[in-house]
Amino acid sequence: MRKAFKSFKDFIEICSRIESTSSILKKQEILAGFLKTLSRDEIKPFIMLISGKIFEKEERELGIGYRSVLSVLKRGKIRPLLEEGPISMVDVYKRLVRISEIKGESSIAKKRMMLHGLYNMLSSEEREYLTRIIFGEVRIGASEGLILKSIAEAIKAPLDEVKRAYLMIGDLGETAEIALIGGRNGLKRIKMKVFNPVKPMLATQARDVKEALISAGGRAAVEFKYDGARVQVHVKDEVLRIYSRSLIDLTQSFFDLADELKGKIRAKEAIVDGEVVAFSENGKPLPFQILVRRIKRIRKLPEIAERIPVRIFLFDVLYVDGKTLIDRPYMERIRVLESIANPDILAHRIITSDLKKAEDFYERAIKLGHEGVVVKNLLAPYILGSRERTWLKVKPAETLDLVIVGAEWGHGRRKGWLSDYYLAVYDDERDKLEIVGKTFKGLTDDEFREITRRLLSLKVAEEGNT
DNA sequence: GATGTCTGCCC
DNA sequence: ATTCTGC
DNA sequence: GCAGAATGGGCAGACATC
Repeated sequence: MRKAFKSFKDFIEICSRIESTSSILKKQEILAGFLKTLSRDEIKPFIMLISGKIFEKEERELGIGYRSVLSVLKRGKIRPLLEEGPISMVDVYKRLVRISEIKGESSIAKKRMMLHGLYNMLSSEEREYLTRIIFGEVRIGASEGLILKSIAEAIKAPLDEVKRAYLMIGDLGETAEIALIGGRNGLKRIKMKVFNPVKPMLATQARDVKEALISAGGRAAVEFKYDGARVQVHVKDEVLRIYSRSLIDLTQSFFDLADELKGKIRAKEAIVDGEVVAFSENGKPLPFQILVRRIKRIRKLPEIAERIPVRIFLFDVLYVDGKTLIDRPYMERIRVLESIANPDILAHRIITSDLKKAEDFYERAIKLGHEGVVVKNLLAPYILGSRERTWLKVKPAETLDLVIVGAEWGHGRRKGWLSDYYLAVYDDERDKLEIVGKTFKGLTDDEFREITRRLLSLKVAEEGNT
């Protein structure tokens, strides 16, 4: 027998109640209460809609963005509420899934048509929320953290249990389903699994090596920080997959690396963490912009792969042959990593309490063309998906004397300022300036204001946006 | 086939 | 990625 | 200090349009 699903209007009502209370505890109570009333088929759609994600782990994209919504809204003829009866929350979710599935010729027109149809069934308030869901901007104060708390409250489980489960499966909807249907026992059964990527641990910034070494406990590991893409490698028997920081499968983009790695990780099953870096023929690391040409590339991938060879540098291990290692101290994980991985795929690292040695190591990293170093506490566990102070990255504030030779007007928040500067180095031998790149980073808003003022006073020409 | 628009994801 | 803001 | 929200450039693919 089919259960009576909650209507989309009920959903909107919950959203607006949550939005209009400022108390976090109250929000949590409302959410937890609503979660308990849902039937099992409604849990996932509800979570996805309220978190504004629609899809999390699935390899799916909506293909509807700002432009499409605008065009549909402009079409007008949207009348509040036709006589079709209330649409259910699950139905709205299913329609969004269907829109995402449309592909091929005139798919954009079809997507927009379906979206138009959906808008036509909604009241103006409902339309407003749907638009926000599509943009992933629900912003009612029901973000990831609050949803996790609400799930915990709904099943009377400690927050840590829910969080742990969420981090292992990486999907809020699934976590809610397991928690609400299977309870605490269900959550406890969740384990880290190969080919189920998890959110990587992140580092916080430190001013210099000295500060980092002190805050990491005096004696610490110092690793090269590479200018590349963070990846997680999963292996089981002869199958190997490479995932991005946001859990996207990048195995195809790095097919050559994937092949090479199969022979270099000696474990039946493993999940390891590292950085993929592009290298030039002469063994020098190439900047991230070069590497990114391979990411999600399909056209002429084999040629590009040959022209842009990549290497990987592993610096952690989360799981090996049935054992989850994330709660183990850093040193222990490193020992395991060294026992299963070939030395040539390991990140460069020293362990020291000597500031001079750490600083020399940092200088060496820079000299070799890397970004800097990451200083790591030897006892730190691997906290999934979290930016921790047990890992401290140190990057140079300035390494080159550059001249700004051009600038573009900024967009959005930087409108009215010159951002995105063309930088040049002075070439002594040829007595001229050579453009070496562009940047937009590293400045505060005040500095942008100041630079804009100074650049305008030095301006020699303006052309279009540049 | 070339070019432009839109979207999503790497930093 | 960086930066700002409210807690 | 933290989490969340808002912001940046640049890349590639899918599709639309000419």
